[in-house]
Amino acid sequence: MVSGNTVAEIASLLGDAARANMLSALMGGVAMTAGELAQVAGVTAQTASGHLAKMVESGLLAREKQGRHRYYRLASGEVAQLLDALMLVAANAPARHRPLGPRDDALRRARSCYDHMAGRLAVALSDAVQARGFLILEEGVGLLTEEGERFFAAFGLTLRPPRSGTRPLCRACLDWSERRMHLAGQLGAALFDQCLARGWVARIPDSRSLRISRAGELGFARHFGLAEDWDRPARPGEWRGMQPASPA
Amino acid sequence: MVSGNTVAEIASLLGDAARANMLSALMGGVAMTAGELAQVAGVTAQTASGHLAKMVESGLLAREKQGRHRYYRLASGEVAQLLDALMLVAANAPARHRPLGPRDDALRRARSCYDHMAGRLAVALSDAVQARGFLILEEGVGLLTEEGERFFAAFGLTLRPPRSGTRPLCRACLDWSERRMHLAGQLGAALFDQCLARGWVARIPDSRSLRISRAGELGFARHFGLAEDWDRPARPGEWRGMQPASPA
DNA sequence: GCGATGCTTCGGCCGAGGCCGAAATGTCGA
DNA sequence: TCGACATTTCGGCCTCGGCCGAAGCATCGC
Repeated sequence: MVSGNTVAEIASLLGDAARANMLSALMGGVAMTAGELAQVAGVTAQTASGHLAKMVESGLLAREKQGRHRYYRLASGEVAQLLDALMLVAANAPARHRPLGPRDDALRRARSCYDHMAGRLAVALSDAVQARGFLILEEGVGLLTEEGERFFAAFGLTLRPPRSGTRPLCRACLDWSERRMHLAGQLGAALFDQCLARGWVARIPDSRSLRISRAGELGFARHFGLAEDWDRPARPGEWRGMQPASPA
Repeated sequence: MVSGNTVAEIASLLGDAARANMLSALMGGVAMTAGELAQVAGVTAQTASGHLAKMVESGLLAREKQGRHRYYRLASGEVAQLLDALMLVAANAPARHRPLGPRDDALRRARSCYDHMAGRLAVALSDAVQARGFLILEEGVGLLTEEGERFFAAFGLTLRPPRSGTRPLCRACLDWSERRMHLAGQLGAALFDQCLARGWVARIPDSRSLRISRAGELGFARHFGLAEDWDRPARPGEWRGMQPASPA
């Protein structure tokens, strides 16, 4: 099995706590220096350097030199999707020991996921635009309606025009913390950009968490009609969404 | 980073050659006994047993007892998608040493991918139904047109009815060997089932490869209008499809 | 029951690989 | 050119985990 060994090689790179922490941090979507990554991984600079070299060589990371710093970022969207799939499986793994600190709750509330948003905020936004008939999410896949196209255009998003005679499609991504679908693909990325540009959300340095500004709270409520209690964590057993959690 | 460690735990399970080979084999979509898996992994029964126990405990595999055999299968579609994402990244990793035997070429021609088909055949079928306007693939996502719905219904596929007022959506999956999109999701699964039922393709025991019967060759040509040369491996640089290989 | 077969548990061996200290290389600012 | 800082290379230590032989359970056919 030719691919078996290559698969194992790549996977074993993800299978080390230090490297996994680096990659998780880079899922935030911003490039980081070797030193910063050493810190998030909790190892010395020289150890981190070795890890980073391996990941670059295997095509997981891209390196960019800038002065005496080296910036690292995920090499491609495919790597980001791999990490996403991995986090989803990991999050659903048998409970074991879950520290689940306050830091973790911030991540569950709103975080960046490579080029789009994830967490309760992202799920609430997806629900809201679905409820208003702007978007249909189904089977990990989204379809923008005609009204939805107008709505997002009015919001300032520019989307690549779809194949003639159809509505634009977008990817939907199963949120590992919420087990619910949220917007991804080009629509998700454009939405994230616009929210950043408006100052509704901001990246928190050295973290994947997002801070939601006062303007953001108002804006999400006014423009998207987010319910008052969108930020309340779902109670166990409560079913706020429409999609089943998982395909067969 | 709470999820970092869990992520590393899961990934390190995939990061061993023996386990990766077992999981690759199970991507074929059929359950296998512990003994068979030991064989594909190239280890003794007792070693395999240990590996399998770990993977069941972590939620990667499901075990089913049947007489004195234990059958193992992937625990969920999410695990299958994780493996798929991993194979895609692995396949695009820097060349290194590629044995690339005849066995590998059979895989590239037609194989099962958990619940649907992959390889050149699957890509050619996707291309064909797209060319005839039955389906639109875009950004990892597919949309069935009205004619497409009729076409697949006439072919014998029963699809879950879509949300009212829309066409059915389906997932598209980036083929690791062809770097092109192929049909996945419920449509891909239903299509695979139907092809198996008609005897157009058959699973090759202990392999993910699929055998295409004479009836299949005729059927694919007649019903789907597959070109004569669909099975010719793409020449380097040649671009037969319409989708770019990868999003940003 | 009894042996054959499939699978698992136990114990010990051993190699791969992560870790750090020390030192080398590169780059910036003065 | 020099010192400070970011990063990498080298070398040696040490733990973790995969591997197998032997033995222990379970199940089937007789």
